[in-house]
Amino acid sequence: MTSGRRGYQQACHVASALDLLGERWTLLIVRELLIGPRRFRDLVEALGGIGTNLLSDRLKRLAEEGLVARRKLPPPASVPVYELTEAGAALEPVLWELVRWGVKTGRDLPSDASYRPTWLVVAMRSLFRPERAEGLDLRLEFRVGEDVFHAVVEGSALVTGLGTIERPDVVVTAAPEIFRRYENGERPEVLAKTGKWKLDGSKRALMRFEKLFAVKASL
Amino acid sequence: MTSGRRGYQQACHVASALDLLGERWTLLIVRELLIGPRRFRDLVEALGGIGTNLLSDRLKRLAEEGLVARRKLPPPASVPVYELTEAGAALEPVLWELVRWGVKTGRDLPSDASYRPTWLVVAMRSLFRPERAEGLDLRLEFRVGEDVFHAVVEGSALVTGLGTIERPDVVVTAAPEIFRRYENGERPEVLAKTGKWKLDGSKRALMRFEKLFAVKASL
DNA sequence: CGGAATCCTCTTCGATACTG
DNA sequence: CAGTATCGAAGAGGATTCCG
Repeated sequence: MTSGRRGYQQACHVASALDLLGERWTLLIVRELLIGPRRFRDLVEALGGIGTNLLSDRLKRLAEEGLVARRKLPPPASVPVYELTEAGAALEPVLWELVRWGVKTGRDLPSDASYRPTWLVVAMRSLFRPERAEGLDLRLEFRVGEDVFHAVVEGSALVTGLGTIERPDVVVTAAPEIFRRYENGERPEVLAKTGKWKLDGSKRALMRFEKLFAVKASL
Repeated sequence: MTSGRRGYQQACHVASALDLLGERWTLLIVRELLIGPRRFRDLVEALGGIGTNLLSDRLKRLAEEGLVARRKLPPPASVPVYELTEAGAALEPVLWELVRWGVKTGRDLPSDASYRPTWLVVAMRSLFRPERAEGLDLRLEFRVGEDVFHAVVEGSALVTGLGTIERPDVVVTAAPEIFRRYENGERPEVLAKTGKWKLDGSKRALMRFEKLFAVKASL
């Protein structure tokens, strides 16, 4: 079965990478794991109904290729989880560029589609501009519908996570459909008029937020 | 049949982009067109035996979505060609990151695979570091096997093309399999020992070349 | 009960033949 | 040359079964 895999057989890194990553679901599995280790069941739910056989196949392949590791959480949890290796996590820039392309070219997210807070974390990471963050510090909390996540800018690094954060400089509160419009590139001033988008923080902090996370016009 | 398309239905730019680009061959078609307009037949050959029905389907879809335009070359040529629109060309960073990921993580290109000079152009564009090119000028010619292409660095911009160039500062001459090893991240010093890799140019120009085009260690 | 293999149906792919 | 049509093969989706 070793040679039974379809491949492009081209001496090109694009084709070679796509041989591994180009199958359906694969990059979305990477997206989920970028936020942190996940259990098999969590992945099934997050991906919205991938067949368990496919997920099993994909994880096996990614593990073979060294992008994903299967690990057992230490006791007392002792449950198996999947997590990205360094090589797997190195794919993040690929996902960033997909997001940035979508925003830049104005491709609207479907309004009838499902959404997960972790995807918003990925989106914010994609839109972050480290080259503008030189020496700036900023602590952000996002409250989208029932979901809360945060981002911390330190120097030119960005750390993100689910849940609240201590002493935020900026708190973004938005309804999910409004946050989707933010991801579609609409300016905060416009969103504010809906009454379902609110930015709390000092003027200075709010300006930094706008500067550090690009939307359409500035990509 | 309008809704007969399989999609992820997720409010996430990664998933949304992949709905369009994630099918087999699609991103490789974009890769080909990044180098310039191509005829249908050229694409079939460059892609190494894609079914003409699939190529037809993909081009149709890409045209619908505004990433590709079908155009007729002005007389006397008067032949139809496909070319990227601005939105299509905006995908280039996605391909860059795929190449950089492959190099960075040391994924070797298959040695028995086909290769095309245009892929080498894409590779060099991917490895170019504009942030290190500040104010530098450099004219490069690459001779790989029978194929010749060039790159011109001006300011922090890079322009590439097939064929020779006037007054090159650096000429890289390599056998195809050695150039593949360069793409795999091997250092020029090592490649030089094979006798099938040669760099011509002033010491200053050669240093610039190494600085402006990253290989594994410095990505 | 979570994790993964199996089975069956449907869609997509790939190769070639065919038409304007 | 530029595609369209056709058809067997491979892959995807979904439900169910097996296993620890």
